[in-house]
Amino acid sequence: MDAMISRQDAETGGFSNTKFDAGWNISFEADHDVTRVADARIASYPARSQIVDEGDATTNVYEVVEGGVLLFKLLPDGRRQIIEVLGVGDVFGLAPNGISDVGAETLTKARVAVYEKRRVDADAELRDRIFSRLRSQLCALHDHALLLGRKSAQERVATFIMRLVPGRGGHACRGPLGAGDDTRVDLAMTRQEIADYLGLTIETVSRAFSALRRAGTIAYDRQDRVSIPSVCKLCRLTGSH
Amino acid sequence: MDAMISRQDAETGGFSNTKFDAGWNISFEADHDVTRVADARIASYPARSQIVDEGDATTNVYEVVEGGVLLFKLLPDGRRQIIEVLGVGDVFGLAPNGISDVGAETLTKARVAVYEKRRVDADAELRDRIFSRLRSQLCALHDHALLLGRKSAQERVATFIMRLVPGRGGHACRGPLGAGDDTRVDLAMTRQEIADYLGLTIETVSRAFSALRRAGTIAYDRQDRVSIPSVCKLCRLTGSH
DNA sequence: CGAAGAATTGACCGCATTCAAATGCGGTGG
DNA sequence: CCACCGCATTTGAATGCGGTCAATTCTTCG
Repeated sequence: MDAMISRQDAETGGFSNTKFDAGWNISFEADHDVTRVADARIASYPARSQIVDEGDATTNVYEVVEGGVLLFKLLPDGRRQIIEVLGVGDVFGLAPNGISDVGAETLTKARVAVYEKRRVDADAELRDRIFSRLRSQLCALHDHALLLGRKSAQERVATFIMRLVPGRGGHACRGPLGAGDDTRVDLAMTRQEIADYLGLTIETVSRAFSALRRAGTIAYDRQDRVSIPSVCKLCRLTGSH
Repeated sequence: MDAMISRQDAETGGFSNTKFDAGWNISFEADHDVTRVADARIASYPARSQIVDEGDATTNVYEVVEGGVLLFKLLPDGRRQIIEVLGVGDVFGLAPNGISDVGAETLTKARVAVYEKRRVDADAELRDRIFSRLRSQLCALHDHALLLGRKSAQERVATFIMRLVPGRGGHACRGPLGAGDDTRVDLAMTRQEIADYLGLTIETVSRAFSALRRAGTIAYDRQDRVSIPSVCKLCRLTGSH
């Protein structure tokens, strides 16, 4: 019931999409491995549509089944910070007081499993899965706090791109691969979304991409399809290694 | 067995210490409400001592019983980001792969309950409490990402101080109190620690404090004992309201 | 009282933002 | 097929906030 790889491939062109760092990763492709609660309600959304608003009352727990979801917060004057980029398996809607502390909108066309609070309380296996995933997301948040607090614009953008490369850069990184170490990734986000995620302006993000391209560290025709001739060369610009 | 209020008072001088925003708060004072697992190992530490290093193998879960704990990450060149400031009841050590993704050191003299992984798995009540607290900490992390990504130095420092004022500024804020709206808080952290927490330099933090004092928004003799003549005036500088 | 560390203040610099203009790209209709 | 429009992105120039470097003051403690 979860598999829609072919449809997803049509959207991403088959590009891989995986986050890294302390071992975390997103995938916008539906996965087959996880057994989901059979009779959970599955909600479908088009790309860039609102799931919940910041401040909404919600005791539900949401699990991304297919596609990508952005969690964000707003300041009264309109400044926006994208808190987390969620992929398949990630969960949200766990604010402790029944009021969502973040807004959630889809990044791509997406499907989301909706669990009522009392169901989560009752189902030990579900709760364990949510708990486990939450721990991973916590690590991602930790990494991102380091990025937001201490990294330069160049480092932020390099880190962002590296997070999309599966299996590289984190603790389990395979290390330099020499020749043939060539990867292509699908950004899936606009420059504005990347800026809001990295705590920068759209112009700064654009300049960083241009600088990386000028230096030959990355290449792209379409601005959301990046190829990386040497992953390690990019990785050295993240500030983490 | 947990109560050591008098000792703690000796350290904080009876100043209150509570975080806010989306309803979260720290307290460095031991609490009486929570029933802890009776035979858990309790580790005691002096102030500013290492509990775990980033990268340490640990499957334990830690719960702060008394005092404050800082979680932080380092970059290879020495830049440090304090990820979270933990108070009584907060938990850490939940990295998903058995390798701690953050370092932890005590802020004050502290006591920490250490639960082995298999004990957490076995004890439903304990697990629920950890889970619940984790959700609160997640919200705090979300708020902090907004601060790090989008707030000015002034706003960061104002927000930081506001987080130490119990029951004010968050969703449940009582609103303006008019005259007599006077509060004193204990910072408990050095300027360097505050800087590492807020993603600033020590000089910028110092300047922000001085500016707030010059404007009459805060007052202090000792640099870690701040009094706030009008909480609402300070709150308006956080950017959140 | 003197020493060591923390905090403050000042002067200057650089990176990221702001403001503005140009370019590129996708879609629509002639 | 191509002209045109709307929107995202890129690029440029100038500004300013926060960082860096350095000197001074404050605090704590022996």
